[in-house]
Amino acid sequence: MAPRAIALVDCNNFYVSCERVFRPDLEGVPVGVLSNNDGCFVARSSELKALGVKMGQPLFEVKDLVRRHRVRVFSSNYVLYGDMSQRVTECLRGFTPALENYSIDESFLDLSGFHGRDLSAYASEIRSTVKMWTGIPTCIGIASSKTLAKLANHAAKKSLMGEGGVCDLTHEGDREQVLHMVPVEEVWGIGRRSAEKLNMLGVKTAADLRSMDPRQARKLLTVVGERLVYELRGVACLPLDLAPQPVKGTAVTRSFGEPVKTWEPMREAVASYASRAAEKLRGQGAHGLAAESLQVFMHTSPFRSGPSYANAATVELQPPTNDSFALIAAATAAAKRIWREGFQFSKAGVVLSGLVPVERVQPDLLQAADRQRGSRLMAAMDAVNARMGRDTLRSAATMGRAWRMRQESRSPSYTTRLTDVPVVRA
DNA sequence: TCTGGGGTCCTAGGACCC
DNA sequence: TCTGGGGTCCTAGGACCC
Repeated sequence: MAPRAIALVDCNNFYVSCERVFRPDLEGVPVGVLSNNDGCFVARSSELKALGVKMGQPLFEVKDLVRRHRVRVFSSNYVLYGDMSQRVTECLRGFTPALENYSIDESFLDLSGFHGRDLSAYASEIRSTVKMWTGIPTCIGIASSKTLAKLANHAAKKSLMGEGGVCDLTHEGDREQVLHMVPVEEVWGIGRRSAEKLNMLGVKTAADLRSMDPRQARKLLTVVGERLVYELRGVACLPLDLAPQPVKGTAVTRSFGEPVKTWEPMREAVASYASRAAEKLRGQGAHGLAAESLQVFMHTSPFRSGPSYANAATVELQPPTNDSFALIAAATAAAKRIWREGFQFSKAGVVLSGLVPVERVQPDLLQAADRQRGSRLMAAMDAVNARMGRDTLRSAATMGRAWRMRQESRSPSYTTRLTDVPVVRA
């Protein structure tokens, strides 16, 4: 059997690149995209990285630097990024149908059938096509396992093996070289805690981890660590997920734009999150999913002094449902149970679990007519909102404003809102 | 005093990812 | 003044059953 060849295509500084597609004047200057609430940096252009701004760094810590270097700062525009992501994925599907869409900016491609051809040249062709069709720059790493493909991608990004944005580690010599160059904490699946443990044992590089006794890796890092050792040896343990699996749970959680001190804005926020969570459920799978269980949590800021409080309450939903009004009612009741006066709440959330396809939900004869009416109403609401924009139609319970998040510099919805589409004059 | 053993299911919490 | 959000997988430990 021919060895496997897996390519990882990763978009460079994805959110920044999305903003640049519609703003060519942003090329060559420092650009950053902020998390929800304009809290911290979640994407940085290479120029911003060079200025020393770290991933996840709070904006307020680098205010001066941002002003001095005229850093272009954007609030996150997930509707735009989601749409651009789909375009990139569609473009990649033109090269192989065997594709796993791993995250908003990454896909694994099975190129096993292309062995014999020059994989690097093929990858370069993929890169230039994606750039031409979508405007998004990418890097591509190729190897015989997912973990090695990740490593190859890292090498491509850092130009560890020549320039050109492509790194092919299917040949042993190149692979050895890169394994010795990459510190163990850069390996996919090794986080801070695991890196600390490994370093104590003198395991410093990806090559060290590769050479570890798999049983020892398992003792130290559970089966995850053992698998990693094999993956680094080129033995693929992580299959490509060609068909997206249904999600097992879904959540809508937000920090507030300003602290919430009274029940009314908390009630509105929780109702609004429940409503959004219900929409997400209805959009999943062929006919939507229903939740068996709903949890609400709220807490004060972990970063501020003053009285602190954190709590959560869970409600079983019988029968399972994705009806906005049912979820709003359940979430509001749960929130009421854990609500306490006298605190400054910084965040709350609604978490849904036990997700089942709606068609598998046992119909309850007594309520069947009611529920059918409900699902027709939900479908009508979703249709209007899809056409006219999110929240055109929503429950009155979600109307408040005080708790909403800060978004001071969001770019237009260039690709999804007709009034925001760029106009070309020729 | 002594008071089994083994299976399953569920949940909470840790670690990691993007 | 100002510190993201939404997922996954794994394990340990408790409840429960025979």
